[in-house]
Parts: sequence; C-alpha cells; structure tokens
Amino acid sequence: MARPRQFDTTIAIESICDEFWANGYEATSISDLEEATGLARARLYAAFGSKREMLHQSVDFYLEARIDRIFRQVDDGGIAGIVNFFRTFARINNEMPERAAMGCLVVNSVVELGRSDPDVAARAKRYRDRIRSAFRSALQKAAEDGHLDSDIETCVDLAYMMLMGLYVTVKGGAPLTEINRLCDLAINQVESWGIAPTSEN
Amino acid sequence: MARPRQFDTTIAIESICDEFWANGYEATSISDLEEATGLARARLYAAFGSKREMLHQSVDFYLEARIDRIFRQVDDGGIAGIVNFFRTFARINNEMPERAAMGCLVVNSVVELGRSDPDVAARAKRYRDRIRSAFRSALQKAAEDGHLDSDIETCVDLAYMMLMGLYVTVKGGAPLTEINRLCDLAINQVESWGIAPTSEN
DNA sequence: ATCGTTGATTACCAATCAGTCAATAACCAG
DNA sequence: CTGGTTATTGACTGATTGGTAATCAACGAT
Repeated sequence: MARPRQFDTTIAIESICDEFWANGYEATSISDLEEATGLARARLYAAFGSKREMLHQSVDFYLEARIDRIFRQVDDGGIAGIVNFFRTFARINNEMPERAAMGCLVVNSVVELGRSDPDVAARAKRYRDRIRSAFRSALQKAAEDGHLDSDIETCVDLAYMMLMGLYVTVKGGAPLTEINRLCDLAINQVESWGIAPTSEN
Repeated sequence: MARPRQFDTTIAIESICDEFWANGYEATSISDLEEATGLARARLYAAFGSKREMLHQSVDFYLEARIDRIFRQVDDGGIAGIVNFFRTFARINNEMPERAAMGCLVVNSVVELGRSDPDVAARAKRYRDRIRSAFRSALQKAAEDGHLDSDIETCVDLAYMMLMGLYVTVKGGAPLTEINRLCDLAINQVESWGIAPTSEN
C-alpha cells in the first residue's frame, strides 16, 4: 500500500556497524555512514531515526551476528570449546592484526558511552550475560563428563575477565608476543580447570 | 625577560584530565575545557598546542598522579599489597559509584583512540608496564619471604587481566553485587597464590 | 624609562556537525 | 487508472567544531 524501501536495512546496519566498530561512535560522522552505506543521510534518518539509534541497532546486530554466533560454538564445547575460543582469538590477532585491532564493538561502545547511555549499558549487560552463559554451559558439560575440578561460577567469571583484559590489551597496540602470551596464559588456565590442580598453579 | 604565565599549567591539566576522564576525548569540546579550567581557548592553545596534546598531557598527569601513586603502595606490599589494591577498588565502587563509573582514563583513552593515535598507544604501554611492575615487585617480595607458591609472571598477567576486566565491567554499569563478586574473586585468586593450592582452585 | 618578548583577550574563521524539509517518485489497494 | 501512503532526493539549517589572528597588557633586561 506504499512505496517499498529500496535497500535492506540489515545490510545497511552491517556497514554502519563496521564503521562504528572501526572508529568509535563520536569519531564516526553521518557523512562517513553515507559513504559506507552508499545511502543519503535522509534515507538513514528515515530508516533509523538518529545516530544513537544507528549505534544501538549496530550493537544489536553485532550481538547476534558476531557474539552469539561465536559463542554458540562454546556452549556445547566443554573445556575444549573455551580453549578453542581463546586459540581462535590468538589466531585472528596473528593472521588479521588490523581486524583484531578493532577490538570488540560492545567493549568499545560501553567504554566510550556506557556511563551516559543506558541503552548501551543495557546491551553491555546482555553481552556479559551471553559470554558467561557460554562459558557456564561449556563448564557444566565438562562437569557432567567428569572433566572438571573447579567451581564453575568462579571459572566463568575468570574466563570473562581474561577476555576483557585481552580486548583492552589488543586495543593498546600491544605486540603480538604479548598478546600471544596472554592468550596462552588464558588457555593454560582454562585447561587447568579440567584437571586436578598440581603444585604449579 | 617576558611576561610570565598567569596560571599553573599543572592545575589546568588536572581540570582538563578530569573532563577527558569523565566524558571521553571526542565528547569533550574545547568549550567544555574552557569552562572546566576557567581559561579562554586561546590560552589553552598557547599553553598546550592542540586538543590531542591536551589529552596526551592529561594521560601523562594521570599516569603519575593517579596510577603511579596508587601502585607505589603495591610495589612493596607483597600479596597483601595486591589484595589491598583490589579491596580499595571495591571500596571506591561502593562508596563513590559516580567516580568509579568513570573507570580509568588510560583504559578509556586507549579503547577510544589507541588504534589511531600512536601517542596514546605508547602511554598505554607505559601503563601496562607500570601495573605489571607493581604486581611483579609485590609477588617477588612474597616469594623472598617464602609466601609464594606460583609462577610470578603468570600471576602478574592474571592480576592485570582481572583488573582490566573489572574496569570494563564497571563501565558497563554492572550492579554493585556483580562488581563486588568479581573483586572478591580477584582477591581470592591473589590470596591463593600465597598458599599451596588445594583441591578447590 | 624603554624596548623586546611573551602572555592574555577578544573576536573571529572555515569546516563540519547532527538533523530536517519540501518536493518528487514509486508502489499497492481499490 | 487513481488515490493514499511511504520512500527518495537534494538542498538546507542553525549550532558547534577545533583552531587562529590581531590587539593589548605585563614583565625583565638594559
């Protein structure tokens, strides 16, 4: 009963997401988004309402297209699933350093805007919950299989904190040797949860 | 042999630092800095050259006035010094939530600009080095006193990552219960390094 | 006292910012 | 084919951005 939109909003959000991801919210102008999407600003505003809303939808997209997709592989993977996650993290840093240097859109956004934008903070909560849920599921599976000898919630939180530490370190332009060292540490730590602790922690 | 400056640049940088700390780099305008310092923009530019330089000097100030001052107490404190550091972190979050929600200027700056500003990245390296140096000294002292049963470098990196995880979580507006839980976890972890590991990790 | 140098003040700049509006175009139900 | 509805277009807005130029004021050395 009316003129249909001539572009796919999801595809547009994907381009917008990449822009915010690479450069941050404030440093990204509407002109940048016009260029990235190939859409005139009025079309963007007609579709999304405001720059903030574009960020919110970008984070939503990122949460399901990136975060959820990655952590679904962790959900059922047991200890190995978590280990593999950190291995992949290291591999991306070694093979795609530019991409890795973008860090995580949710971390970037929440550090830049979390204090002033409750909508970003709310998405950050979903983010934390999703990550911890994946780690928890993986560890619960390990526990059922008798491959766990540690408190699950403690390990969940520890894995989460190590991951956040990695993101911040990567953003700081730390050399690959340092990033690999931290990844190895995380991997060793996670693997140690699956076996009885020895004198070397 | 010329007219002396009528204001203390260090005091000005302190105000500028607070502004960047609270609101981030891009979201802070020169007008905001004029208001915060009480100095006209031309005076700021005469003294500091550019907005970027104001940030760099703010981070430098922050590194020595905040970071170094805090971590000097960790340097010689052994295990208890590190534990006390995380206890203080928790206390600030409980007693001064608004201040705590500002997070850490270096983390904020490096997440916002580290990818594009090498000068910020360089300061982030000094930041990581200083923090790890403090944790290392503390753990070495514990080792000399025979109160350590873990690999020092591993513990150093783990403590650092936990701290970064805390900063990110705080920025995400996580409830106090969650922050306190993570702080308690960090404290338990650090304390465990000083005693022989048991079956509960 | 004066001269050279520097800081302070004010007004100003072009560029860019996020966002809007009126006109036009395309679609679908009837 | 027409009328109602929505998308698209391109020009446009006032406000704000980081940064400057010119004038004036204050100082120390001679």
